[in-house]
Amino acid sequence: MAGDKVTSTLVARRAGVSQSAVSRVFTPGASVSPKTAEKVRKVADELGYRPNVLARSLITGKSRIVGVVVAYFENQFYPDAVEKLSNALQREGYHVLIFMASQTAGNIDQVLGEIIDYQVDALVVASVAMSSDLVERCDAAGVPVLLFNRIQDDNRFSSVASDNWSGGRKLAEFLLAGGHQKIAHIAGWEGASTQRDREGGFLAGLAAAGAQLHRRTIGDFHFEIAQKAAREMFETPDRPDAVFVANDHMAFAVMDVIRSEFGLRIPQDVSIVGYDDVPIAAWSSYDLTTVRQRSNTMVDEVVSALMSRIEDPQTEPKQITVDAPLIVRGSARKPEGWRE
Amino acid sequence: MAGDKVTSTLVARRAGVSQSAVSRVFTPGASVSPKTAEKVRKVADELGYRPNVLARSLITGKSRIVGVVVAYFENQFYPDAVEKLSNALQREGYHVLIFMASQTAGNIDQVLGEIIDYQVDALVVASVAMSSDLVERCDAAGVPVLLFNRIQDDNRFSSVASDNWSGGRKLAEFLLAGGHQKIAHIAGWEGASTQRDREGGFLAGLAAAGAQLHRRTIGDFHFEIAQKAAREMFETPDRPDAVFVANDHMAFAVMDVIRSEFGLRIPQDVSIVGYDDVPIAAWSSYDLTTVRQRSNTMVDEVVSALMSRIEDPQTEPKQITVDAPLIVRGSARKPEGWRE
DNA sequence: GTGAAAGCGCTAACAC
DNA sequence: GTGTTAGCGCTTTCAC
Repeated sequence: MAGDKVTSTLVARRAGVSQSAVSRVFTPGASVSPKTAEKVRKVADELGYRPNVLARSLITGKSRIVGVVVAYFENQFYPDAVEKLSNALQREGYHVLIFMASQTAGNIDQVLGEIIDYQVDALVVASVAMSSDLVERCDAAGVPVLLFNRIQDDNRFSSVASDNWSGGRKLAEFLLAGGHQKIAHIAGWEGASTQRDREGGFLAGLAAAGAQLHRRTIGDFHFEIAQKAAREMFETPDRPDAVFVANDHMAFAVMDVIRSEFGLRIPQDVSIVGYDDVPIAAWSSYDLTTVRQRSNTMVDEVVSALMSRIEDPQTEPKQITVDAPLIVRGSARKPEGWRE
Repeated sequence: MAGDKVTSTLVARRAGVSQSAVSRVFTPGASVSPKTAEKVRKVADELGYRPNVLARSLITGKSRIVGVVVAYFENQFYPDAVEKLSNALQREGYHVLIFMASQTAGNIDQVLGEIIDYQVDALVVASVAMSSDLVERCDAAGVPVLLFNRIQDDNRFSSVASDNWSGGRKLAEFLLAGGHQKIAHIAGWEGASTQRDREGGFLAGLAAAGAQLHRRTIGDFHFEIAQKAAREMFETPDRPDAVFVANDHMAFAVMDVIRSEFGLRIPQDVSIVGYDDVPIAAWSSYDLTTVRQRSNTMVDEVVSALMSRIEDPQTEPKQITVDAPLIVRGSARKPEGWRE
């Protein structure tokens, strides 16, 4: 429409200055005289010129793109976190190149490779395991990797997670204080560090009071599998009086099954507690007692860790743990004398 | 670690071939002898060479990046759609650069500009209005724009939306057939074409039966505002016996308020219908009768429209409407003799 | 089929 | 403060 590609060369010619002058006008810290700047700006506006970020990146070696790998959006915790992360990064002048790892279970490495090919300045990996092969590639490419909501025994990457162990323990203590006798657990995917830690803390909490797990089934962090796990658990006569479900998303599935298929009341007949404190947990249909993953704080930590590693690649990766408070609502019987 | 940047030049030198040869090996349709290819591949693997996508884009003019603008992820419809879109695009060798438009209400244009600067091959705009200024910029830059779940009276962009008008009408007919007398509506954001069309169809459906709206409040598509809208609607003595809430997300808020704050039963005391059929609508706590936006189909349409416009920029933008079936569940009283 | 050369749009030294 | 020059890593004619 308005002719062909508008490049800095064209703007320079039209404004009667050099290409570098144009470049400097569009480079934050550069020194240009107000006069030149004005001339250039005028022509640029007329022509609708905007610097080509890709060309710039080729030189500077910085793309201002952060790659984000996330398994799925089914569990509200993730879209929520991604939204916050994206917003925070935008504020810093970065953008998010997203990669959904759900479908491509097998060849995560391949497509993760693709994302690195975009010369991303950093990679945030949420709840997905990275092969050590890939870690090496990132390392070689100088791309800092940050694990979000996961911990991996490899200090080559930073990580931000909540204190899952303590969270689990708080839940056990709360349930015990509430006088529950038959405490069960519906686990998530057992390969996840979050699962391991939450359950570890929970069991430690039980053990400290001389209690132990009544039953245990596996929900794999998925809604439908959690439904099955709940059915399996409640079909037997000796049903639990409290269940710690490894995340809120599964807890909703479990609550629905317990109420609609088994006709039990929550918390009168069974107490349910979850983990994450996603927005839905506060909805009155669930009113779920849970442990909060403070996603705002976690995202802030991610951004600051990212920024410092991008600015100074020498920065050592660090493992950050955010505290996880117990959020008491109505889905679990409260200890006697409990007050808000 | 493994020395410095691994470029095609380096690989070429090590393999004893020209840079062009290396390039050809990594270009799908190019002609290279198996011998050369093998030599190059070997060296490339050793060195961990991968073509720099940015440099390639600079030449080809194609970044294989699709920009996606989305207002917020609070309403599950969006993360769900983005996940599907991202997956579909990945399959086509594209990646998604995401931009959350929630926080930056005012300066959407500015940041949308930023996203264009990345030389995206196309732009998918979900539920966000575009200024005509921006449209022009995209047009000039040759970036095809596709509106997702919105319609705008400007045939310069393609759009994919569901048949909101018919969907609204179906809901009215269903409620009427169910014998409801006082039918109310809780609207979403009035600037949205989806709101306009859904309500338009709904009112037309009522009118066709000689009925009219009992009451109307506004929820703006947000959970909390919808709660207020519900309170406002049910505080008065003359409460409705059925409510069409403009989307599922708000419907959940409304149902919760009606049940927990007003002690009413659904559907015995009040029928509720929504719109979208997000996954949560099927959860037994809500079991919501709604109209399905067939997100899989919508995403397929988006991808095919995008691909054809990217491949041939001459392709005329087209407006696609996907049919929207009524999904009958338990949140609204059914017509007599109704069978699944 | 292959290499040499040109150049995508831009930034970064370097002189002036 | 500004222009000149070189070159980021790659693809693409164009001869051979």
